[in-house]
Amino acid sequence: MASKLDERKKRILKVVTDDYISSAEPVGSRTIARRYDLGLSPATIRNEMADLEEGGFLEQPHTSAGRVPSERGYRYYVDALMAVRQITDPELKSIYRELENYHQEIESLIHQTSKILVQMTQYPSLILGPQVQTAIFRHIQLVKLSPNTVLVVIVTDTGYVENKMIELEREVSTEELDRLSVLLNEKLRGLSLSDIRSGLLNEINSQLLFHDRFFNEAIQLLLNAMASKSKERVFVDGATKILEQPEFDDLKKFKPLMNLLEEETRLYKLLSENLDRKARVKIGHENQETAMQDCSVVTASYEIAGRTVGVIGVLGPTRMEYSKVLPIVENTAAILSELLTQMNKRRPR
Amino acid sequence: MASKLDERKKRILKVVTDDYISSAEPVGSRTIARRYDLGLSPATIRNEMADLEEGGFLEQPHTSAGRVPSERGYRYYVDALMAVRQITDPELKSIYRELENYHQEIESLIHQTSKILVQMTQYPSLILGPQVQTAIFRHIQLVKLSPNTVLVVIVTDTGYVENKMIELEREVSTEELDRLSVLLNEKLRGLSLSDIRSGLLNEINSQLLFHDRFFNEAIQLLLNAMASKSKERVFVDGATKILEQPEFDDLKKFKPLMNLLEEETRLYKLLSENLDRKARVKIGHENQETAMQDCSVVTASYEIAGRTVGVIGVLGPTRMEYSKVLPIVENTAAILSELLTQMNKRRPR
DNA sequence: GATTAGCACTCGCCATAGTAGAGTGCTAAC
DNA sequence: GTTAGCACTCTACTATGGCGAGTGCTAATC
Repeated sequence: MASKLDERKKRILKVVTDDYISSAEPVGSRTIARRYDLGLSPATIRNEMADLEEGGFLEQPHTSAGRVPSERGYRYYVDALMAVRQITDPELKSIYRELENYHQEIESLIHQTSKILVQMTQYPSLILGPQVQTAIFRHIQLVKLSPNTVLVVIVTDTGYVENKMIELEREVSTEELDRLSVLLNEKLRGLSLSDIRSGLLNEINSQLLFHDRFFNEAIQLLLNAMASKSKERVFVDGATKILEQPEFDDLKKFKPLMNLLEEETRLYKLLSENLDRKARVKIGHENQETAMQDCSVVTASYEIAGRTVGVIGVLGPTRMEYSKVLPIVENTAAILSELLTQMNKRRPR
Repeated sequence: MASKLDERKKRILKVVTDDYISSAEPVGSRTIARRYDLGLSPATIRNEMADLEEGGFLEQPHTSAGRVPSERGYRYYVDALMAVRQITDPELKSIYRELENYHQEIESLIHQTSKILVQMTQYPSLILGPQVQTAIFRHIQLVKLSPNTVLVVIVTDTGYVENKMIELEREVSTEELDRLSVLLNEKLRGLSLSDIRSGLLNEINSQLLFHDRFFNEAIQLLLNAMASKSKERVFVDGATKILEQPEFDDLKKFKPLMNLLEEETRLYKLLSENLDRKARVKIGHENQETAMQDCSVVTASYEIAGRTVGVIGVLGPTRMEYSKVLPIVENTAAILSELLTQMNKRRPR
């Protein structure tokens, strides 16, 4: 069967999906005829549904149950059928207001964003924090804490402050540190951390090698410090909301998902796939992650001054309320981008 | 019935508890007679168990099931009966080795500690991070990022580095900042952050008031910054392990607990109660938290140079393997204390 | 007097069977 | 092309009855 659907089939697919999304029960021909005013009898609807099943848009859990959208059905629904419930202006303002209060601190801003997503969608939220590697270097400061301990503070344009303690073999003077600070600030200004990592620091390093063994050592440590991903964090909130979904009332279903939500590296992989896209819905097996094959994720990336730096998203069953969630995620990402960009502007280097 | 138990009753209570802890099944008189060599017939054991039930040490889930320890029974078991499985030297070394690699960074040290607890006990771990308020001020650095943005870096003896961005109304020169840095470092040296908060900064503030409006503003902001609890975090790991416990295979039981594990403020309360004690087992209703009344927590506090700064712990059903968990938690806390103290020593101010 | 064997009784667990309800596919009529 | 009617299918729910584990009590035994 062709995947071209006539108007009536589209309407039926839409109605079936809508109904299943709100009821979580397989929906039968009678229900549709009664509940929606299509001007069709159950029998006609039955025939259409049989066609839709053959086309792979609907499925039957078992012989004598109603129909349920297949992944293909959801995909079609999301791409072509659903009526996106646009977000209202007051809602938009309310998100803005709730986030605004936290805009001093990037980490609490992210935290608050995840709370808002959970509260508005009633699904767990996933957030990929601003990527350190693509962040742009703004400032470095070397602080002498004890004769041979140096605190390195690196500030990026994403507002993250990275701290590393470095222990040196010999004592170092404040003057030496200041000299090095000035030098590094000059050299590194405006570069992304991955640039720095991938070579530039090495270059500086070799320029200085003859100069002083201490510098050499310090820069080496600095390189290591920057290689660490400690700040590229994944934030999960509202994990328990998934328990409200009837598809996860069985522990067998729930457990692998819960395990996934505890493993940052897997979540990281999952989310970073979506870094390049504006907004995206991944349905069931469209997710690589096996634990998520009964789930969908709605994601949107957020930016700082036009540069994509992270992803926010929401996790739900494939039966997720796409039409409600999508605009929430998109708009929240937009507001987050705006606030982050403001933060960035307010502190030009 | 008196709570004084004769030797035989003690032995039976111990055996019943041991058996229930490992099997999660109510244990009957026959099982005990068969499985443990007490030289007693089932009938005798039955009589003794009836007495123990009357004394409140055992309970019957229903008329014709075996016995299960009551909370009072567990309490007695933990205090007087159980054979604590002492931790072996290789295990100790292995914990040490696994933590040692992370001892540069306090936050990753804590993270790794929580992972070790989960892995060794197979229960979720809870950690209350080093308390910022009791931490001792070591160093402050004011860094000029832009004409009117200042980055404040505060380093404490617990190794935490607290960063705050402060925006000022007027421009400020590097020299001014340096002067203020020096001044603050002198004044604040050796004080705890709560000391500083509770008055000393105000004092300094008023001393300087006439001096410069900028200082006034900066210090006010600093005070606010330090009031924030952002770093007093609670770390939870291995939450899903609780699902392995048969008592939580029902979602009704599991949900409130899972909710608790997502709420940092409630966990904070729960753990901070145990800050003053060396090691502690809280059984069932001994926990204030209602969601935990079928659970026990084993906690131990950890220290830096003799000063208690945080709590680590493990969460399980009341049927928890106390004899295994207790030494693990205690020893891990001890090793953590040692490493933190070392960190502290290596960086004297 | 403490211990134990014997026995009737209780109760949760589980498998089985039977039923109600929802929904289908097919056929024939409209 | 649409619809009414009907036989059929399958799940979910409920009731039933037996099984097994364990108890408490009584009477016999050490």
